[in-house]
Amino acid sequence: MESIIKERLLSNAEAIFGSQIEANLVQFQMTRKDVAGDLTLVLFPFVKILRTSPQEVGEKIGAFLKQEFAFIESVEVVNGFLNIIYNETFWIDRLTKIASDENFGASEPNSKPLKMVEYSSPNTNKPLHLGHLRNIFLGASVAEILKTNGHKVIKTQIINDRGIHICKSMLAWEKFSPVNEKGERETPANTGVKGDKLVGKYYVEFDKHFNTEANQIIQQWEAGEVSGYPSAILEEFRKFAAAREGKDEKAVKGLNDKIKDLAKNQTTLLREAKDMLVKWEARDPQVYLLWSTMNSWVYEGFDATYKSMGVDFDTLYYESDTFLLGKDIVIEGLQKGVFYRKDDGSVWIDLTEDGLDEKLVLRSDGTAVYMTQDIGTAVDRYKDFPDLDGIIYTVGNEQDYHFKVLFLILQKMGYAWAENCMHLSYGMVDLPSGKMKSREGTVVDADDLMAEVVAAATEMTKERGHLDGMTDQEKENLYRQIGMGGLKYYLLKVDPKKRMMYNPEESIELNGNTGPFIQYAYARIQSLLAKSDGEELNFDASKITLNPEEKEIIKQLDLLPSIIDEAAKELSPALIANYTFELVKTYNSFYQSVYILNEPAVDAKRMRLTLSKNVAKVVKLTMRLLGVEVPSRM
RNA sequence: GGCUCCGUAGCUCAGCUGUAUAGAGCACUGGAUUUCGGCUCCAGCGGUCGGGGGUUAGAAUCCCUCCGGGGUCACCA
Repeated sequence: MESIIKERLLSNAEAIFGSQIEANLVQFQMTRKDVAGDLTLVLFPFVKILRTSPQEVGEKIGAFLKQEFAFIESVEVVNGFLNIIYNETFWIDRLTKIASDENFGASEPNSKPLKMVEYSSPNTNKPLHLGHLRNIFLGASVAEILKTNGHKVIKTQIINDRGIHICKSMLAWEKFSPVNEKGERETPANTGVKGDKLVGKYYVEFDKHFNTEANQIIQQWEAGEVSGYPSAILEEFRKFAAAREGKDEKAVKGLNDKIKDLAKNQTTLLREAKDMLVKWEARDPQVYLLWSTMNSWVYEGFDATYKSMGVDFDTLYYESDTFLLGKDIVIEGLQKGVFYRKDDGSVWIDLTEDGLDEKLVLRSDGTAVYMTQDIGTAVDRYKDFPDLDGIIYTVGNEQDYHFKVLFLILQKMGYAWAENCMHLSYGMVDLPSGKMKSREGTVVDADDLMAEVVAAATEMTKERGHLDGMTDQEKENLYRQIGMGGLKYYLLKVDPKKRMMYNPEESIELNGNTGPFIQYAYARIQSLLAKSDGEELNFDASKITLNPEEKEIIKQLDLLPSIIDEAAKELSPALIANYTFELVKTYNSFYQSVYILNEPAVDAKRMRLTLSKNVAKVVKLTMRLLGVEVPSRM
C-alpha cells in the first residue's frame, strides 16, 4: 500500500508541491498505537525543502490522497505527521483475502535460492548443554523461516569428531576405566549410561588427572627439581616465577596460569594424547577402532537428545571426512602464495594487511587445526551442492574472529561464493549465578533441562488444565508440548545477537510473554471453533462495523508477510516471537470485550469467528517457525 | 594492551535503516465474570535510555570521548 501511495505522490509531485521531489523524502511509518490512523507520512522532510509549515503541506498532501484513493477514509495532520485512515471496506477486504489464503504469510516454496543452515555442530567429547539448546533451536528455527520465506534449505551440522579433545576422552577411558568381571571396560551397554554422558565422564576424568600431573610438575619446579625438563621451558618458568614478586593477587594469578600452561605442556598425559592424534591421522588401526567405537556411543546419545528437542538434519558432515580436503587446500594455497611456511614446518596466513593477525592453518607436525577443517568443509559443501547460494553458520559469538578469518581465507583462495557465507552469531546464555563453567560444575545439561521443564509443565497442567477424556498418551504428549514449547519460546524470543539470561523459574512460567500463553490462546480458539458447530464463516460486509480491537487484529494479521521477510533477512526468530505475542495480546483483549458465539447479529458473529480462526492460523504458522507445537486443548 | 560486542523501569527484554507523551512481561497495588476455556482481561506504580560532548529542524537510535561489563587475540575447538 505504501509503495502505491508513494508512487502516486511522486508522479504528481509537480501538481502538489510545484516541483519534482526526491523519492527519499516520502517516508512512511506505522501510526503510533495511541493515535488514530493506519499509516503515517512524516512531513518534516517536505517542510525543509518547500519552506512551508507542516500543517500546510500536510493538508495539501492529505487532500490529494483523499481524492485520489477511494480506500482512504480520512486524513489528519498532527504535530508534523499526516495520519491516513483507511475505510472499513479496505480492512474487511484484507480480512477476506487473508482468510481465503491457506498459506497466508508463506512465499512460493523453492522460489528462492538454496541456503544451507548449519547448527549444533557439537564436539564428540561431551554431552549437549544449555548453550547448545539456544544454538540448535535458533538454527532449526532460522531454517524453517527461510523455507517458509521461499528458500530451498538444507539443514546440516559439522560433527567435530576428530581432534585432540576426543583423543583425551579415548586416552582417559583406556587408562582409567574400571574393568568388570568379564574383563570389559565401561560401555553404555554394560553401565546403562547414555553414550554421550559416558564419553563426557572420561573427558572430565582426563582433565582431573591432567591437572594433578601439571600441579606435581609445578611443585617440582618450585622445589628446584628440574632435571629432565627442557632448559628453555625452565627459563620461562623462572621468569614468570620471579615476576610474581611483590605483585597483587590478580597479577600473581595470571602468572601462575602461565606457569600452569608451561607445566601442562610437559605432562605425560598431554604428550600421549598428542601422540594418539598423530596416530589417528596416520590411521593407526587400534586407535581408529577405539575412536569409531567411542564416537558411535556419542552419536547414539546425541540422537536421543535431538529427538527430544524435535530437530533433525538433512545431511551431516564429519570433520574426519573433510579435514584432509582442508589440508589439500592449504597445500594448494601454499603454492598459490596465499599461505607461507615457517621454519618449523607450520603453515600460516598473514592477515595483518586486513587489520587482523597471522593465523595458523597447519601445525608443525602436519596435523590439521580447526581452521584447516573448516576450509575443507566449506569447499566440500559447495562441491556437494553446486547451486548452493550461501551457508549460514550458527555458532556462538566467541567465534566471531574465527569466522571473519575463515571467510577472508576463502576469499583469498579465490572462492567467489565466500561472500555469501554468513556467521549467525549469537550471545552466550548466562545463569542467574553467572556464567556456565564446566570446571565449576555449573553447566546445565540439555537432557536434564528438558526433563525438568516437561516435569514442571506436567505438574502445572495437571493442576489447571482441561484434560477430561484425554488418554494417558495424549496427556504425556501435551505435557511435552507445553514444556518444550515454553523452553523454545523462552530461548528464541530474545534477539539472537544478544547475550541472554536463563532463569529456570521464568522459563517454566505460563503467563506473560511465554510459549504456553500463546498456546493457551490457540487452544481457546480451537475450543471456540469446535463449539461454533460448523457455523458458516461468510458474512455480509455491508452489515459490519469494525470495533477498534477488530480492526487492530486485522492490521496485525496483515503484517505477517513483512514480518517473515524481515525475520528471514535478519535471521531472527525473535521478530516472529514478538509479533505473535503482540497479536495474541490483541486477540485476548478482543475476546474479553465482545461476544463471539453469543453475538446475536449473525454477520458480526461470523466475522468474529473468521477473525478468531485466522488468528489461530497465524499463531500455528508462526509457532511452527519457532519449532513450537500448538495443542488444541490444554 | 589491540580488536570487538554490549549498557533502556527493581528484574528479564522490545524499540536502535533518526521523528509525535520511550514500550512490554515479571514483580508490586487495585479492579473485572448470571458470557463463548480466568494459563484471561482492565488500571495504577515505576525510566535524567551508563556519563559527557557533537551532527540534525528532530537522537535511546548516527559520530567522538570517558566509565562499567562480556568476548577474543592458542601449534584448543
